[in-house]
Amino acid sequence: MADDEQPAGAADERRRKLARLRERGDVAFPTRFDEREEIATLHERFDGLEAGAEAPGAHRVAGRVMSRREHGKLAFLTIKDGSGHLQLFASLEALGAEAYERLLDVDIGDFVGAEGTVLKTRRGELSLRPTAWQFLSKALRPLPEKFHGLTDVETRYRRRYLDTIVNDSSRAVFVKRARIIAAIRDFLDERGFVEVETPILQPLYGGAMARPFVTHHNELKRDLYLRIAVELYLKRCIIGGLDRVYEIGRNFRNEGVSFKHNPEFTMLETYEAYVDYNYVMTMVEALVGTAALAVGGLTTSFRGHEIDLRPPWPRITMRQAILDATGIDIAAAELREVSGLHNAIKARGLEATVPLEPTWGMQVDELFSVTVEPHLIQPVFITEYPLELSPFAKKTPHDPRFVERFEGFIGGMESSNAFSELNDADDQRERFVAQLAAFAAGDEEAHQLDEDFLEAMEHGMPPTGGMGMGIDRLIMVLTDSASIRDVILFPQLRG
RNA sequence: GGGCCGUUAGCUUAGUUGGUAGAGCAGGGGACUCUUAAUCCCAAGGUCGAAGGUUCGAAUCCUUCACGGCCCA
Repeated sequence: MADDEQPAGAADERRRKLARLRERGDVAFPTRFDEREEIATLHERFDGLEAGAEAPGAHRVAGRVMSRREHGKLAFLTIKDGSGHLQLFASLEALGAEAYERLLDVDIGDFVGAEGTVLKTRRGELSLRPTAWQFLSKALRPLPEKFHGLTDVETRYRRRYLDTIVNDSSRAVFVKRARIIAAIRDFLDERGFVEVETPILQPLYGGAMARPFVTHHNELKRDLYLRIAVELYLKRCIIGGLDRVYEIGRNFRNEGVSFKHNPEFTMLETYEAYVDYNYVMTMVEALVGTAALAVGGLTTSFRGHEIDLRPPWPRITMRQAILDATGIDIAAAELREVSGLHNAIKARGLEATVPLEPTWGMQVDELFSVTVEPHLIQPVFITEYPLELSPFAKKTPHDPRFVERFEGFIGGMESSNAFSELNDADDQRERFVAQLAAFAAGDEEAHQLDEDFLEAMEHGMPPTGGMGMGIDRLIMVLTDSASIRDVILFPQLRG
């Protein structure tokens, strides 16, 4: 939306009013408004007033004018600050002719500060009756329509400030977002975790299967990657003797956008020495519960489902989940090769919905994604993933084709991912080599070999439980937001 | 990448088998001392997403493009 689409009339009128108030000697954009009380504070103190009653004493409030109802020698203006709405009960009698006339010149969207007494109208609306008021800031453009509000999805994302001015529920999501993240930090800090900050610009990207963004350092004359995960740096911290570390930060993945994907997103990763992935499962249950309690309760509504976050969550192996959904046992001897798996998929008529993949591990992942994942509405841990998809997880003792890994699912989305971290440097090197082969075979998301990381691990790494959690998706569930774009203030859009 | 739907005034929208755009809110002028989607009267506001095409005539039909949403990949 460009300036030239603004109707000349509306903007000109507001500029004329601005010129008029400056001619009167008003300061159009003063720097401060002292001794202001938050609107929510007045509600807390005075909502108990009887209709028609007035409280003694003067109060000062400030906010943006959201609506105006003129009534001759009386006018009602609703103003709004970050904490809530309040009606100004403006009367000619209390303000005097000059101040009253000036107040009627205020446009919706302008900021004003007012001083007066608190009262409740006969109709029961808490109000401030100004005895004086002042201009705080002029709005040169009109706000969206007051009744229907702003519903156009594109405008809500592109001009989020309008969305959060007009749609209280939208602003509430971002307040909740901040509370959730604060609760997560408190939870981890109390358990002895140290929050660390690791490079966003990385010479090698790693820790996840994804394509990176590439940028260039001019002085160093080299390309750098925006991180796709913080995994390998946090493990260096574990090797370095920081026994419990976490980082909450932005990751960047060069992939498409969808209701659950944004190219930059917020990820939590935690690493704790001397624990395995079973321990991490109980921590995830507690962590999600703490986050949920910060903004509501342990049961929450998401996409029309009642989600029960109370622990313990069921633990199901990936083998069992696929067996239950399709009757295919991926651990069966005849299905150990990708060709056997293809035959089993065809035999059950699933090839229309399950694309055939070139390798056994990728095929298992695809089969799971299509037949199981969308049905995982209630929280659940899926455990024991194919080795091929998990280059940083320890093999299970009973079957080296699988690893000690779990993913937590809520609302049909992956929301956490954790392993008993691989700490055998020779095994880790073999995994990297296998990834190089996959990359050479055309898998653009396959991992790079990180020699510096291997050298660190060769110095010795304790047994470690590591975990990653998509914070945006967790916030989606906890705020009943259908799209990741509803929990990211300025989401990526085309154009 | 594919399918479907959408784009009309600042915002929310109507628009018939094709006949040259109508409303509510916001904004302007006026009335009104308990309104809260205030009410009442008056006037104004549009390159109908863009570009081509068909037609005597296109918001409407066709093509391409842009942007968005939903679903699929």
